[in-house]
Order: sequence, then structure tokens, then C-alpha cells
Amino acid sequence: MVNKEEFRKKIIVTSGQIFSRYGFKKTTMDEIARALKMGKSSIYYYYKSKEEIFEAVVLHEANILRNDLTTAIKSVESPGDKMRNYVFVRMKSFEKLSNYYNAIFDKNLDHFDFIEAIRAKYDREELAILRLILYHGARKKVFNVTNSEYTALAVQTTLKGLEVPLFWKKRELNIEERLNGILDVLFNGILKK
Amino acid sequence: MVNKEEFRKKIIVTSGQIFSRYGFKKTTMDEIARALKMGKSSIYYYYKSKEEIFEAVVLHEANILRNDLTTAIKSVESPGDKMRNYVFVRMKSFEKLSNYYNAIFDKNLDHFDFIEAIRAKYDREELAILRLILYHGARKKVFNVTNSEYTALAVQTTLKGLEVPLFWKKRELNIEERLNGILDVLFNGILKK
DNA sequence: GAATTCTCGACCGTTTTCTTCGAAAATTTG
DNA sequence: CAAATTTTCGAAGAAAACGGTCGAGAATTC
Repeated sequence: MVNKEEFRKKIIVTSGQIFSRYGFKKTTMDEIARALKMGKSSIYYYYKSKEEIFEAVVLHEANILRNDLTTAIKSVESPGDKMRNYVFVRMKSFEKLSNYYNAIFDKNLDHFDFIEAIRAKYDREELAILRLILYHGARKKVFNVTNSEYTALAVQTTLKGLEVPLFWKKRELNIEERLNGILDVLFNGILKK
Repeated sequence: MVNKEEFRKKIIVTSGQIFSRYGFKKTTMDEIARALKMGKSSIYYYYKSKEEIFEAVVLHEANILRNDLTTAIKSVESPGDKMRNYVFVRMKSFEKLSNYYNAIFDKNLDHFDFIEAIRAKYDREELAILRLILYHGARKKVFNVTNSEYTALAVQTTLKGLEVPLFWKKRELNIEERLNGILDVLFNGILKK
């Protein structure tokens, strides 16, 4: 009884690994059960469906992403580094998460509107973070930003643009290169000369 | 008619990408068809079964591996570099190929003895290559090898040992580190002092 | 315009897959 | 220890997915 919540978490972590590798549809309950070394039916004692597990996994993963991002920007001082760290960690994490999306956009997007909810929430949070970074950068006279609100939106749009190939093509290997290029442009348009 | 062989190749390349990502079982004919932008039944005009496609893919991939290996050892001069290149390219390729094996060793190994045949053939070829590298190294007085035959076998055994975790564990991230360590040991036991 | 090559949707039989259920372990409680 | 509760599991079902077939019809070649 004391370990029940703990075991639910173990299920999330374990099945999360499989989901991230194969996506929602291609991951079977048998696989999850085997990975947990337990009978398949036992899982239904903790979660009532495959979808419920998936939901919990995505939520968990989203929280990890949030955490990674905040520690990434806290780990450096200068606004430029903060921005660079944020962008890199974000895109790296999305590369990992892209499998979840590929899983969903197969045909079933009807039932998975909870993902859109998470997404919307994180869009707002991201905007706030970006705005803060930009604002502090402007205060420190490192960035040349008059309206951090609008600029944050522009940056976010760019980042979303980077996500697109992650959905469609399976592997665009030059993503790191592209990131550097975009950061370059971003900074040279932003930094005080 | 002129493009038929060409199209067969396109099928191999495309489905090869999917196989390498999801393995044999999790790859569906519908997916392959969708990726090729063609009706599922049309594929059966070119190949008569999923297994036949898979067989062609593995053969194709094996040839690419052979090519990569020969160019890798031709690209450098010194025996030490040749050996190092060979080992690295081989292990990198096997990491990519490991999905095929994971696909097969689910439960169905009965029907896939053609893989064992390829494997055996490449074992022999690999032995020949290793023997040659060692032999030339010894001739150039860089390696201290008296019997290149036996030493080649020893090296091959080590490389096979490295494959094992690729089968069982999905991701052993420190494989590159391990490779360096093994090469270190190998060279320090081989190089003339 | 006939013959051949190629594509495709509809469909079939089988297998896979998610989920349920009831009963048996295992554990806790009285 | 025995009753009560919690946790595990094998068997089984209902539905979906899957590999593969077939015949008809485009598209191309002759």
C-alpha cells in the first residue's frame, strides 16, 4: 500500500522508455509488462488503460522538460548564454519527444486532445520564460529589445519552425548546425553593436 | 520495364529505413506503402512477401557495411589507423544494424536462417581483412604479431563480445568509451615497445 | 487498338492486441 | 492463525490490425 504510488511511477518511467522508442501505437502492453517483469493484467490494477498510461507518461515527460529548461537557464549568468542554453535544451528535448508526436499524428488525434492542452500550457510558460530572458537582457544592456513581449513571440515562432522537420522527416541530422545558424542570426539582430 | 529494377531498389531503401527504426515485426506493409506513396498491393508486384523484402534489405545493408569498411581502411595509411578505423566503423554500423537483430530474435528465428548465412560469410570476410591489416602491420614492424591468423581470430572475438550488449540492452551509451578502452588494450598489447 | 505492364481498392483468414474476469498468491489486519 | 484486503496472474473474448490475394482498370508499349 505504501509502494503503490511508487509502482505507478515505475510503470510510467519504464513504459515511457518504450513509448519514446516506438510511439504509442507500436508499443504493446505485453512489452510494457515484460519490461516490468510482471503479468500483463497486473498493470490494469494500477492504470485502467493504455491511453491512461500514455497520458501519465507525457505529463511526466513534460515536467522533466520544464525542469531541464529552468536549470539550464539558471546554470549561466549572461542573458546571451541563458538564451543559447534555453534554445539548445529545448530543441534537444523535443528531438527526444518527437516520437510521441509521431505516434499520435497517425490517425487518432481525436482522443488525444489532452496533449494539445499540455502543449498550450507550455506555450504560455515558454513565452513567459523567453520574455524574462529578453527583458533581463535588455535591462543589462546586452539585448536591444524594446518590446520583450513581441520579441519573445518571434523567438517562439522560430523555435516552433524548427520543430516541423522533426515531425515529418525522421532524421534531419543537421539540426544542430541549423540551431547554431539561427542563434547566430537571432543574436546579430538582437545584440547591441 | 527499364525502371523495374530501379523501383525494386527504391523499395529496399525506403523500407530499409523503416525496418532499421522499428524492426521486422513492428514494420507494417501499410507503412512501407505509405512511405512509397503507393498502394499496398502494388508492392507485391515487385516482391512477393514481407520476408522477401526484409531479406533484400539485409543483403543490401550488408553490402553497404562491407563498402564502408573497405573505404575506411583505405582512407588511412598506417596499420594502427587502419585497425582503429575498421573497428570504429564496424561497431558504429552494428549499432545501426542492431535493430534488425532485435527484430529477429523475438521468437521467430526459425525462418530467418538466411541471416545466419550472411553472418557466416561476413565472419570469414572480416577475418581475412583483419588478418591482412595485422599482417601488413607486422611487415611494417608496427605490430608485434607472429601469427596473424590467430591474432585476427582473437580480435574478431573481442569485436563480437562488443556486440552482445547491443542485442540485449537497448542503449549502452558508453560504447564509444568502451571501444577506446579496448583499442587501447589491443594496441598496447600489440605495438612494439 | 491490342497486348503488356503496372496500380489499386476491396476483401479474406489469421494473428495480434487491449481489456476483462475470477481466482489464487501475498500481505496486512484483527 | 484466520479473516480481510491488497496485489498478481492466466485464460479468454471481442475487436482491430495485418499480410497477402484477386480481379478490374489505368498507363504504357508495341
